[in-house]
Amino acid sequence: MAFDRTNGLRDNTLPAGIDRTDAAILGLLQNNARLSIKEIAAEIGLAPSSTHERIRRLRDADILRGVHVEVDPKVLGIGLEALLMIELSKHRRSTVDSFLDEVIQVPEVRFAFLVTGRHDLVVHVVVRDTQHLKDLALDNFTNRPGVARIETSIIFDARRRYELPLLRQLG
Amino acid sequence: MAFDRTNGLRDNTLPAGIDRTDAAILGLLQNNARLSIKEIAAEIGLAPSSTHERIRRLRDADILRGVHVEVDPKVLGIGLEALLMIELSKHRRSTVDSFLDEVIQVPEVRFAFLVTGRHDLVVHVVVRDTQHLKDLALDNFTNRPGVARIETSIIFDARRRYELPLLRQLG
DNA sequence: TCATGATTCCGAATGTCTTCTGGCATTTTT
DNA sequence: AAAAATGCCAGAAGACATTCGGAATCATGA
Repeated sequence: MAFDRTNGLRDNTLPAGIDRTDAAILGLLQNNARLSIKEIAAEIGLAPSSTHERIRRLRDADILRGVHVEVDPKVLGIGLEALLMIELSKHRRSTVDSFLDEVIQVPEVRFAFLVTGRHDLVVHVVVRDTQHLKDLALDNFTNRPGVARIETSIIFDARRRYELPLLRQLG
Repeated sequence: MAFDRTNGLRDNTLPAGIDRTDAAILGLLQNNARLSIKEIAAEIGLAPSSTHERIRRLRDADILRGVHVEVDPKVLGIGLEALLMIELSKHRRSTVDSFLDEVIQVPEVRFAFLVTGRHDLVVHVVVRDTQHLKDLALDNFTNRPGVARIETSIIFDARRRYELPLLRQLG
């Protein structure tokens, strides 16, 4: 019997099929999702109806996914952000998925990454202040079964990019 | 002369001034920015015109900020994500701001955090594959003046929350 | 308590945008 | 070459966002 060289990653959904124009639409919408179809159409040199049809197709194909607003954290009482670098105990490593699911339920958590390297998890949290950070770390993480160790990194500054790079040749 | 107890953080913009209804609107829009004003109005029990006026005010006050779509990374040829944990050399620590500005220009970078602790920067990158990751790390980071050391953490899995917690009493 | 002013809300009117339809041109398939 | 499929456009119809005047509510102070 031969090896399965697809390695379980085969995907029958034919994920290709976006062209240069689609890529331009995606770029615009990643940077500003409030652009009207008319504005996008003008930018890419297509009629609004054609532009609309393309966007509808991108949505149907689940290439265009959720849309989210950013909110000023200060207004909500958020004065501090941090990364929690978590190391799991050995017995917990088998059920990492459910651990991620639990962690992401905590309201103060923005994202949780399961990673290789020195740590197992990197978790971004938003809190009121250092007191709140201490309570959150102790109550929701250090104390949690399966957590072996935590390193806390306060975030002093942050920059973001909203547009993903295009790393693929287009037909 | 007395100490300045504001610690340089004073803010004359009176950031308060959102009520329970505003918070509900922010919550809905963080989870789904494509909701129509009509839908939001129905959800919070207000007339569309009133809802619209509130959203306009939140935007004018810069409480509601950018809106961004998520795009399926696979379609763009992204097959791998990683965190780069960067340690800066001593002389570079004075010009950390410009370093952040430079890093965020790299198309493969999604965010860059300046942090305390073992590392100085945590940078989220998206790449095609491990080969691309190697090239990116060497060409754009290890080789960059001011970078003392890099630790690479491959991201195996990720979860996100889009709604910030409400950590403040509302008037 | 009452008057006053400010705030918040509503319903209706308006203007704009999204969405749908049909048809044309181009390309691909057979 | 005929047929089918694709991508585009213009125009129409409908839904929506936006604006406005006025009513209702709330806060303030006499």
